[in-house]
Amino acid sequence: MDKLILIDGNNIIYRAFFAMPPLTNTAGQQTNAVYGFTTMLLRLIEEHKPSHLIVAFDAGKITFRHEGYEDYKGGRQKTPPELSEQFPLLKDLLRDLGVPQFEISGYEADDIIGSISREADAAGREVMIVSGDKDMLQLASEHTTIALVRKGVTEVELYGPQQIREKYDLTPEQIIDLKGLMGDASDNIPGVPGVGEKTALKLLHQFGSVEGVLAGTGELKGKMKEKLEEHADSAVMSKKLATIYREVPLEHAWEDMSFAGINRDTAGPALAKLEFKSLLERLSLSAYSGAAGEDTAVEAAEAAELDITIVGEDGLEALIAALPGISALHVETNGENPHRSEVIGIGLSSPEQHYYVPFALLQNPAASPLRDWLGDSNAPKSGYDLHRADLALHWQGIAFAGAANDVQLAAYLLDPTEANQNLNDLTSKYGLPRLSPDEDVFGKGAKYKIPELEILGNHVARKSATVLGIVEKQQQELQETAMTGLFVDLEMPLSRILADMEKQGIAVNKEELKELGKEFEAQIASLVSEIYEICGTEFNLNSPKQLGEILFVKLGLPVVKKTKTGYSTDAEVLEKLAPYHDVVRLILQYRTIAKLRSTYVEGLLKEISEQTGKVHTFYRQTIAATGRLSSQFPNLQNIPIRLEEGRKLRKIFVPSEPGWSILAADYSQIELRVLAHISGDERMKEAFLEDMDIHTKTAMDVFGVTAGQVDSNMRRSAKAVNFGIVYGISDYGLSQNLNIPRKEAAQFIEQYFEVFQGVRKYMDDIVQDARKQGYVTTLLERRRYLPEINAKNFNLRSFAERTAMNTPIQGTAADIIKLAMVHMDKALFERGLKSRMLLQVHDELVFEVPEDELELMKQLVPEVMAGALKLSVPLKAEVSYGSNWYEAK
DNA sequence: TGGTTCACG
DNA sequence: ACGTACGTGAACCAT
Repeated sequence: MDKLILIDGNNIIYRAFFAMPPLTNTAGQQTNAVYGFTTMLLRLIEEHKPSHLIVAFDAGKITFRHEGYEDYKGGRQKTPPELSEQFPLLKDLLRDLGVPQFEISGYEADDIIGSISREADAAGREVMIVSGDKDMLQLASEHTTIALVRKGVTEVELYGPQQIREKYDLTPEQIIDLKGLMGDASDNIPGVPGVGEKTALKLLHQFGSVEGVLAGTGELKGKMKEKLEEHADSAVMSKKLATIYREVPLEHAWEDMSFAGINRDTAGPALAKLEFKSLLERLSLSAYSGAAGEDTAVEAAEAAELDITIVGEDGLEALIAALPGISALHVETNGENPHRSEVIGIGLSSPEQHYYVPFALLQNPAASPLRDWLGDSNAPKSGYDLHRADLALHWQGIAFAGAANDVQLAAYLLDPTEANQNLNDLTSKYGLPRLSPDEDVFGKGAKYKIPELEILGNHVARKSATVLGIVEKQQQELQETAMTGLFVDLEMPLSRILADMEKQGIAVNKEELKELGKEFEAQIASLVSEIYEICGTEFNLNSPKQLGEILFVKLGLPVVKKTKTGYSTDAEVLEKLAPYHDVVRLILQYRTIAKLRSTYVEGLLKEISEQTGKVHTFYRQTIAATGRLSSQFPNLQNIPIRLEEGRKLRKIFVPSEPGWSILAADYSQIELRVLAHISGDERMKEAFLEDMDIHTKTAMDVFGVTAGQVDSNMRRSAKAVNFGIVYGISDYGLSQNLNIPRKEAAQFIEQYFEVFQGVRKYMDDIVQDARKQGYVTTLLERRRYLPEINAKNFNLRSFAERTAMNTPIQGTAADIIKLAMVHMDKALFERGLKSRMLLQVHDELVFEVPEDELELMKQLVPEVMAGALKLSVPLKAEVSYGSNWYEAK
């Protein structure tokens, strides 16, 4: 079956430009629009496998349309040079991909598309038109679907005549009338002033067309009638402007559009030249990535010259002699969870020589000097993800110490939002020889296989060599961005502390956990049978799709919210439905208990170590864009606390030695204290200086009442506003949270800012700063770039603005607790205490403490936490303890 | 693999 | 008019 895809080139590259962060290749050429365009194009090709395909571009500045109306598109801003530079890149790339492109002098892309689609319609061919321009909807027909691009270029909505009818109750032809009445600011089509989409639709439903409306003004009255009569000419002309011209002369178009798939011979080098690695991988053309331009070819040659020794028993002595010169290593492990992975081997690098030591050899008695070196804190080492290496070695009985420079950690500080800063990504960033991707060397998923020694050894030794190459450049960059202190004094020491906490783990009462599991099981069984009974049918309660079918079709409950794929059935929706039907409460209860069982009971049981009987989480130090930690395998940062049913789970976390206690200390209102400090708002500072309840104080000031007059509702609202402030407030968000009209929320916010003017100034200033500098920082100079702060797209820009407000707050709070952890570790060591730090939960630290240290620790922990960083308001930490984590509340 | 839901700060 | 609160990870379903 023939299938034709027509792409509105100008429109899509425009959208891609504003939607994508400003990527540049190593030559400094911005390539983001080309990249966005290409990802979308490849997706379309993969999904739809078109037999014919073109990208249409506007040609020439003056189109025939100007003859009628010289202001046509006059309102449009000039194309930024960063975008116009990318047109030739895109056109070259399309040529090399083998994608036909049309450009006809005097016509715009939509005219070309309209004309081709007219012919295709006549021939009954399947057509899909891809554009972000709603005007295109006028081309929809039985065989022609419009794919309207949304959300930058990541999503499309498909429109045929049917969907247009559902959405607007109009025919495709009437889309032109719609435009004629409402106009279009971006194309400078005037329409009728005062008529927007709502009014235009109403008129069209009544009269059918622009002409019909103008003829029927007699039936209307008031302002609307005047407006329409006054601007009748404008409406007619606007309709003409909005009409896509469908008579562009085209010859042999069908043959010219035929598309047999990507031309793999020319696509590889072209994508490599643009440095689109992920696209090369997507097309399985990775082989080209190393052979790009001349530069990388030279570097590849250099890489081949590396002096690599694969160490055998007979080579150990030479290696051991060389150890003093070795400063970089790479510990190759398998698996994601470092507590459960095996060490495969180690790469070691000095500037002159590179070694690979298979793990079996490392365990050889003769390798003991090498093991001593690995565990020697006075032998400084650089590496990638040393924290992970430390854990993997630890469980094999090999001590690791002396981590001096973790290039993954440094890369994270230099750009915490850059996902997947794997070693190979860093090679391209720093212009080093590329490594073979791990997936090529080891295979992926079920095909994972350790390759033969020669290949493995070379690969791993190249990794340590790469580390060596990266270190120096990163040190420079850290200096330039004022983050050396953060790296050397905070993040590097912390990574060792985290490893200690993770190795220690937290003890779990397995029997009690199983008991809890049984209780949940029983509750679930009874809920499930009751629910099936009421619904009169059995179905999979865990499937939102099946549940939606039951609730909204079978029981006919009102649809509150939809998701991309169907009905939404989240807790917020179910709460709203609860009054309509008794079963909804039961479903909510089922959800709660089922979550506790599967995630917390079953999930935790699976994570209990056979060796230690404890759970050993893995903190990731390079994930959260704000500087927070995250926790995995299992996640111990989201153990239930808010609802009593779930909170009980905390009883299973117990001290690992008899007679000890669990001690927990958490910061009180750390984020708002940080905000008080960085904004310098006097009123807010006063609240903390006098150690008042901040939400009550906020309510007093915002509502202008005394402490005694603040009721629970006022305090609740004030609390929500305070949260909103921390998140980068919007009236919409607050209205959702408080379940109040948006106007009221906006009023709250305005009143808040009247009172806390320092906070308002901070919010304004930080967004300005972000615009100017392109990034925001925390108190400790942790940095986050916000490339979308200047985006044209409202959503992207708003998101960046909220992030600009939130990140310095959340990030500084993260800095502070990290500092506290470093200080606490030191205090425990210096005082020779047996107490151990076990967990961090963003604003809380959890310890296990022997009886005879309890009194001391109750003093010491909050003192150290409060003293971690001196702010203009006091920091406060509250401590509690008990025989398990539940009791420590 | 992506979407939905829900646990935490 | 636009359509969201900030930051995470895990389980489960559907494809």
